[in-house]
Amino acid sequence: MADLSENRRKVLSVADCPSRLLLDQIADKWSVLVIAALHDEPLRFNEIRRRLEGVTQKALTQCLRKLERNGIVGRKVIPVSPISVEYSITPLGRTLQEPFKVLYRWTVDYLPAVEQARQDFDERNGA
Amino acid sequence: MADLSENRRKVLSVADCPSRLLLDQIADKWSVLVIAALHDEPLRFNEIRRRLEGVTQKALTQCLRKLERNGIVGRKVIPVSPISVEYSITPLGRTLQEPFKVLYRWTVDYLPAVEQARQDFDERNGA
DNA sequence: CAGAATCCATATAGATACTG
DNA sequence: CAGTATCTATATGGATTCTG
Repeated sequence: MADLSENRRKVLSVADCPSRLLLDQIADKWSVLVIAALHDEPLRFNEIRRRLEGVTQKALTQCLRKLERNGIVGRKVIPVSPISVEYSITPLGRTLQEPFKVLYRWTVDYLPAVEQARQDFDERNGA
Repeated sequence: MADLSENRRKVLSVADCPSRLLLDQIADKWSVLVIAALHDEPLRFNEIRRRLEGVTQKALTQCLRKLERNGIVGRKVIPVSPISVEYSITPLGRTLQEPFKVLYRWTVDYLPAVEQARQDFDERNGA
């Protein structure tokens, strides 16, 4: 507290925020679901697609590319005809289990509190 | 494994994904930083703004509203002139510390692996 | 099958100006 | 000071078409 007196305000920049690394990769609409889908077994492109309700081919492709680039999922092309591509979780990807579990746990534990807060807020304001 | 044989494929929908609750609220560009900034002490609007490098007034307002609505931060108007508004972390907001810590920990632990994966990927592909 | 490419609607970000 | 309102540039999302 003594350290930060005066105008020694520390500046927080998005670029330096370490949590960005993780959030940027998993916080999009589909990544968590893709990772969950691959948890038990490798799957082919269209199989993943069928399991994720509502994902478009474009969105899924982009998502898988990003996860692949970051070493979270692996991609194996099997050159048969018609072509087959198998996606799987990498060991690095599996290390996400811990953060995911904690995330999940928080959600379950505090969903009621958050919903209550939203309701209160909307009543205080809206209408 | 026996259970999911046949075409008993389970469908994962974004709407049902519980992690959405948390990710939707904290995964945006500024929420984590705002929460970090308020960790030690309540702050006024423009003070938060000064500490977050690059945030626009509009983005910060939206971010704070969302956090307030979800019960993560509190907002207290002090009717002096010129007006003063103080933002603070709520008890509910403090419960985010645990997920954040785990997130942070993962990032620190696996940043090198992710960066290596990216580099490998870019070499295999790009150019 | 697994995608790349394209086009279009819409959502979001940012800058600017204004107000109690 | 702490916003709201508005406008615009840009990014993103989704549907459609095409291909090795």
